[in-house]
Amino acid sequence: MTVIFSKKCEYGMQAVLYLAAHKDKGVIRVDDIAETLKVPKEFVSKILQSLTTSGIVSSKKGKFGGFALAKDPKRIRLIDIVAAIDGLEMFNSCVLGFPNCTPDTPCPVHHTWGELRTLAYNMLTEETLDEFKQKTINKIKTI
Amino acid sequence: MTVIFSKKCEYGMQAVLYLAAHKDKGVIRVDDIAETLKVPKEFVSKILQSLTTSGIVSSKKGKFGGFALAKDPKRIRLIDIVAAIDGLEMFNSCVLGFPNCTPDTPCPVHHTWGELRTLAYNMLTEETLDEFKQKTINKIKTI
DNA sequence: TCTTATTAAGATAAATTTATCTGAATAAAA
DNA sequence: TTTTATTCAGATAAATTTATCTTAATAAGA
Repeated sequence: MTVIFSKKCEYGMQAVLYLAAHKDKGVIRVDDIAETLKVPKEFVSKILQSLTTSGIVSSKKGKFGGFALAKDPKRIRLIDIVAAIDGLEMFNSCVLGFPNCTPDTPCPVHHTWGELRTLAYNMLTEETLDEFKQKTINKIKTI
Repeated sequence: MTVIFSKKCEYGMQAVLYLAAHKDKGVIRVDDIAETLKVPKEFVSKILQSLTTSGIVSSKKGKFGGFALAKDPKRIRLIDIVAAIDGLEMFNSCVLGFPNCTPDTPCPVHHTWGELRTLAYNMLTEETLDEFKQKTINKIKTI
């Protein structure tokens, strides 16, 4: 089991944080990303391809090609990657899996889970990739 | 994607809440549980079998057989079902999927996620199945 | 004892997620 | 133009999760 997000989404967030942390270096090869993050190369490549379609990253083919962020890291948030890969459905679903869990027809933990979801949403929304830059660099060193 | 827990775990929690809400009725047939909760019968049966091994539910074979809680619903919490089915690993893992995410080697959202996990843990720990009884009955009516 | 209704158990199948492989397209530079 | 290094795209494979099927074991009651 992944914690909350699919592996695809986890790798996507990691890769995008990596790109933000290495923005100054121009385009980055998938090999570098995959080796540093210790994630499967072809898989992360596929994920970055799809994020290209979403307009979050850009790619350059051919020799000295690679991936880079498609926009200013001050304008990208982790929630954007989640929205593009896993979707935002989890922010509207019951943690116990009950159908139609609403304020009118709540599950036993509806209220608490609602608050938790809001906090999780904020965690992914309040800071930008740029603001995570130094923390990302520090973390990457330890992998 | 499930929200946090596997379908197995979601169904397990739902079924156990159901048993607690119908404690007075003695053993409950899987058919009743599956039909009411609108979950696959054979699947929920398997899950209840495994919870029997964990000592959370008991079963009675043969005609007029079925499942029941193995102990007082005042002594069962949702976390027990999570622990038995999905395990407690998620309360110790990085939400971004980084390896070795600790206070010394934190990911960019380490601190926030830590607080969130604690709240989620509390949500599953503070109340017992017995305390959820009325809320469960209300919810089940609306499925 | 026989019939019936139930869980138990094991096998299998279907669906989804994760990962890999292969060849094409592209672009830089020799 | 050829070589080289890269992403792109599509096919496939492996692993895991979810779901179903089939038969056995059990127990109640006729």
